[in-house]
Amino acid sequence: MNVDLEDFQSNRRQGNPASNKSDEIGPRLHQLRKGRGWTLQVASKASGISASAFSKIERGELSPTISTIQRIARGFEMDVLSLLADPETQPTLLGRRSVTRAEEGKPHLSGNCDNKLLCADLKNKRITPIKTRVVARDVEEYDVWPKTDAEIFMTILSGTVVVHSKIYEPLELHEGDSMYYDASAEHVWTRKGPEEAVVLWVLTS
Amino acid sequence: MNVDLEDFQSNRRQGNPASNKSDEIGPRLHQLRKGRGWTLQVASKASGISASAFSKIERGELSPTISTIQRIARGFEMDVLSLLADPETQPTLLGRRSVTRAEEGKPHLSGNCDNKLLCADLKNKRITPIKTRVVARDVEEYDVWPKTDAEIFMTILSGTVVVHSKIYEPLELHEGDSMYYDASAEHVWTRKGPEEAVVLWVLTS
DNA sequence: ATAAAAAATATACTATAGGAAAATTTTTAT
DNA sequence: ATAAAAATTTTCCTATAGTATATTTTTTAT
Repeated sequence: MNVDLEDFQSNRRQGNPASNKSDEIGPRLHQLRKGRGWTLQVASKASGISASAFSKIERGELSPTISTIQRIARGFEMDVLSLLADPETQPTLLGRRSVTRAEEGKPHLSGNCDNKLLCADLKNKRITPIKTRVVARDVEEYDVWPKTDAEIFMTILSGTVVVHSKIYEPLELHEGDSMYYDASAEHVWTRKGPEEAVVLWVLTS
Repeated sequence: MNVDLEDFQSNRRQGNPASNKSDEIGPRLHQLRKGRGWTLQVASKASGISASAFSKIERGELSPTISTIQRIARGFEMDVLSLLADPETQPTLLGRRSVTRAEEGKPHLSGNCDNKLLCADLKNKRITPIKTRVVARDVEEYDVWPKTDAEIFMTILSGTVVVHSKIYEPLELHEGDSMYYDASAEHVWTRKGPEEAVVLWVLTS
């Protein structure tokens, strides 16, 4: 396949790791340990990581390996994911809301589609809403056929879209049509006809 | 300090520990990279991690540090948590799908709205899609203000809708506008203007 | 089939994670 | 206040994560 290396230039950020607050494991560990009233010795004994290493990790002087994190998680009797997920940065949605106006939306180029994430400012949503202008006219234009464990609901806002799947025959959808499917089988969309094809779809996250 | 080494015997292993399946980052990375049709060179360029290190990580010959994982996550344009979360562990309803054509939909009268459940033939969906023609012009027309613990995403297909909530000022939405909110606070919709107000919305179930 | 190209892995090295113990800081008791 | 004890950080060291390059393996073309 042809993947242009230059496409990823923008991602090659070397310098400052842990730019995202939720990525900072140090304060998170400190908070967890203190929350249980543990000293470094206790945390060390529980996890099998030396107190000095633990201290360095908490203060961000050391970036632990994943196996170290796994041992620490065991020490806290947690799984790695909940250890890394900082509840502070996982705001509950309680009573919160977000509006995206007609021509707004956070651009999100992917595959052969022009996507706009709707209400992207709200984090930790159970549903991800996206508006997509389908560009591809032929399945050949896709290098990879996406596949996730999400469920997808889509509705055609304009134009004609053909849904291709590894396990179904191609299916044509016209303006106003809706479709619900689970995306565990590879699938792609193409457009058909003269009109611009716009899909509004949501997926479970 | 006194740490009994015996306590850690079970942890002290280099070869291939990873007791928990979801802890095995190697196969997960391999799957992600291959899923995008990326070579090690491309993944290296995207993440800033050398191809050789990437290869070793995939094969479990090396336990990456959290900062390395963060860089890899950036390369894949994912957050660390979804990178580590193994989708294999989650159940799927393999390959099911349902289509509702433009003028179809299971009627479902409720409150002061004319609802059509979309793709109603598919049971146990994680998302419930509904198309609603809003009838009420005034909040007085509602006896009860619904309230659930679901999250709602709505988009206006036509007309003007006003969203009323117990905790917000009324908000006007026009054709093409979208809104995401959690429905734990009481809320109702009314319509405004001459045009028919149609809302396409989905809620988590 | 073989040659050339591309991709993956092995090697040799440097940078850094992690451990044991010493030094420092903080807490507790008097 | 000072001394003792406890907790944390520093130091110095070894083990290993990560890099650059060489080698091997796999794919593509002829």
